Amino acid sequence: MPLDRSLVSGLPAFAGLSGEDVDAVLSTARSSRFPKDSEVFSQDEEARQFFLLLSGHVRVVKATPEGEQVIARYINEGELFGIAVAMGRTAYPASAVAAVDCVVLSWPNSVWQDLQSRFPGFGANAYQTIGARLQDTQSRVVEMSTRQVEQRIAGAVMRLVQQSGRKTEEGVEIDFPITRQDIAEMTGSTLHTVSRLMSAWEDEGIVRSGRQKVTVTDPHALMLVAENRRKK
Amino acid sequence: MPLDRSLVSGLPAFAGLSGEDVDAVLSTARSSRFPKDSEVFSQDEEARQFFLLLSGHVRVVKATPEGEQVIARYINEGELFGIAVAMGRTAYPASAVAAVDCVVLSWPNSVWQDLQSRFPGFGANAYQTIGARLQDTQSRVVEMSTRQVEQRIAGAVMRLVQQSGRKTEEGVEIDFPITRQDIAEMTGSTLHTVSRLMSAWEDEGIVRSGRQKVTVTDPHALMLVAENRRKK
DNA sequence: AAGGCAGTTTGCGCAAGCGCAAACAAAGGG
DNA sequence: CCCTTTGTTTGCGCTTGCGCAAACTGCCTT
Repeated sequence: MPLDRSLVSGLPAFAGLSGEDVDAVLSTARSSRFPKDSEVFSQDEEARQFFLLLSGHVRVVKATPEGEQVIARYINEGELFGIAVAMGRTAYPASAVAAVDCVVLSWPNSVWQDLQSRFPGFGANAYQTIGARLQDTQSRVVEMSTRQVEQRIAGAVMRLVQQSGRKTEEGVEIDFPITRQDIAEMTGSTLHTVSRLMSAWEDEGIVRSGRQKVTVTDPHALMLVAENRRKK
Repeated sequence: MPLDRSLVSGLPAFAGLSGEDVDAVLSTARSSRFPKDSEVFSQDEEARQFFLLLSGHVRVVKATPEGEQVIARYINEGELFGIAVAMGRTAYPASAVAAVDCVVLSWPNSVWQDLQSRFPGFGANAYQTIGARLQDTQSRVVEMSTRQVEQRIAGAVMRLVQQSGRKTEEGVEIDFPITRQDIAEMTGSTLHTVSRLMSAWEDEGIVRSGRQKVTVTDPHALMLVAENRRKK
């Protein structure tokens, strides 16, 4: 049964394609569900497919030989991921894990060349995604080189809230489960330090947080923390 | 006067192109010299061209609003750089400075689309370059998150030596001038810490170093330091 | 040859943030 | 409903590596 084009209409990855083109691209895709905590693909495994997240949130994780983990990024709805093929890579450089139940479109790598040449807009969009990620990652290096832990953690929480925030009565909440450990692995810190800082912020009325849950009640104040301009 | 194809023969960016194709690509390029410490392009400036380094070494630097600097990477001979256009960016995200006297080919961005579609191999190679840089940068994030300063600095020096090493009687020397400050800006550290560690390594007979010069005399030992497996 | 500049070395003190350990709390399964 | 599991909080001590300051050393300019 063919996938309906309404699934992806309005997604940047399909911007500029006609309805027929969208159908053509979708005709080579298949859709699948990934329950929370299941792996979409695994680090170092041979890349056979590329993906588009239809709904949910995916965590991209790099593991070191020593067994430590670093969270490379979270994928949001509508984003391409696992596009190793577009970069000429034969293996996935990281693992992708569903942070919540997810619905994912996938294409076999074999169709990439064809899609890319028949629908230049689709290819260009993928390259733009990669370019944006390179920039993000470079900025993260700059941040890790120049800012201290509290500013980095505040910055990471701010970004999560901006990209995946959900309004509640109390403020803006990160709309997937996230642990102190996760935040530590995003910022090059430890769960202890994250916990301490978040407790401090809670005392100051900047955030409210619970088990696997973070709500920012005063985004402006958190921004000041991230920029190291908090009024002492 | 047209550029000779021998300038670029054997470069990965031109792999798989026929002699005539190479000439066609070169016909839209121009070559220029950049003396040491001159800027090829500047952060946030509108991207009008993309570049290929024919000879020399280029330092790519990101500056923070606070005026701190981070060295994003060094470009080696034969590499493309400043290819913002391939990522759909309109401004350069960093500055590029000649680390020594350099010779550079440049193309106006306007020819990118055309080159890319007429010579898919050229485009694919650019995308592969970007992919490789994304991976490098991700690895750097992992390194900064999980290793301590001594290991990071050892790793950075090892990489410099592997990519831009020149054999001498004493060992392998980084073949462009580099300061302690530069190494600090590559590793998220300070020139003081770099200096201290390099002095210690010199006492152990692992490196020899002087003003803007680093020679690794015992690469194996330095590798052990980078991996935190030095025999105490 | 003298002087100045840019890069380097080193000492000393301190603070950020980590590691370890222990207690606590919330969810979920049998 | 109890018990286990998983996540969180917090105290305490300590190490890493930074900040500041001062001295030193080539090298380049005049």
